[in-house]
Amino acid sequence: MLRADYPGQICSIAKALEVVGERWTLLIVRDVMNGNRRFGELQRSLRVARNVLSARLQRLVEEDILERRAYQSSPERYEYFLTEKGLDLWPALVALQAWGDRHSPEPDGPPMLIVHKECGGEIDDRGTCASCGKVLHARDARALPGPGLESALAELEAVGAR
Amino acid sequence: MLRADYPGQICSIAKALEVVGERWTLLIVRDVMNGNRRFGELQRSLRVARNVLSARLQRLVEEDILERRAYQSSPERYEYFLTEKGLDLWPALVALQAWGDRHSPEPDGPPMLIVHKECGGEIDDRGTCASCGKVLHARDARALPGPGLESALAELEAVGAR
DNA sequence: CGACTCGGTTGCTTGATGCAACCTTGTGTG
DNA sequence: CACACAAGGTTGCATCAAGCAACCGAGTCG
Repeated sequence: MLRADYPGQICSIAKALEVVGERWTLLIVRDVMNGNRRFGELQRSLRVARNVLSARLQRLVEEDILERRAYQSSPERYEYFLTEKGLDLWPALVALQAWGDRHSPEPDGPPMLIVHKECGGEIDDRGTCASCGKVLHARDARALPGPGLESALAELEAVGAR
Repeated sequence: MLRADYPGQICSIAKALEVVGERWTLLIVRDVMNGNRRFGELQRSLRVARNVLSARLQRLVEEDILERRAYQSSPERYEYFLTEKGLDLWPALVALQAWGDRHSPEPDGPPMLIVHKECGGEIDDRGTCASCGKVLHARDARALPGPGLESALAELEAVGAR
């Protein structure tokens, strides 16, 4: 994205995208949700350019979506945690993932599953548990490797993308 | 966005964002959902550069999210309609809008409301109707100007963005 | 005949992204 | 002690996409 803003747009979707619509941003949020909290972890997981990751993390902290906490000093090292505002992005991520799964499916099924921590049920595109019917939030759910992960990884190998 | 792809990512969110994560793309989809179907309408509504709009529309048609139909010939003029795949983006848009409304609110309330066509009830961040409780889909809902629109427009005037 | 509409395309400039190299503080190893 | 390595970045440079204005072709209106 060039500039991240959409001048003249009076729309909460546009306002949301000004913040989380930049390239990589939502993937960073998802990664932090899945437990990758450190710069290096995120960089290896996403293969994003380090300067871009750095810029995005700074922006996300400014916007109060992430919180930067030192987990040791000398040398100072940091971890990034989601704030409530960040956790509230969960329904949007769930909806996007469901859309991707439905309309560009992997041959062997979804590569990632989101399940209800309590009962293990899968989650639908609205973030409700398919087995117990509860409307869930970010803290109620957990991501797991899905049935399509293996074959997707194998295909990546074959293409040489490692 | 530079390239829209996220190489090495095995994740349905990444796959979804490869298509709809480019700048302007989701706003175009939202605009078409709200009834702006023609090139000129979209351009005026979004104030997006014409070449970019052209490129996005082409991509969205290729990806089977929009369908391009002639509404007259000589000269041929076209309209864009959402396919089922495009309509399925509705929950993601709803979630993003809800997030924007909650975390960057306009002083007088949301500028746009999404309501259930049947009963007029407002819609929550999961796309369920707050008044009748039904889980809705794109065709069940309609966007309306909300209470915060006036003041947001006034502020835009003041800034001179027209 | 000229002005205008619609739906684009073309060319140019600006600026974000990707990549590699480097930096700083500190720890582990020979 | 020297050297390598880790974490968490920053800097410089090349490239590619976005923003903008101008133009175009087919047709319509006055």
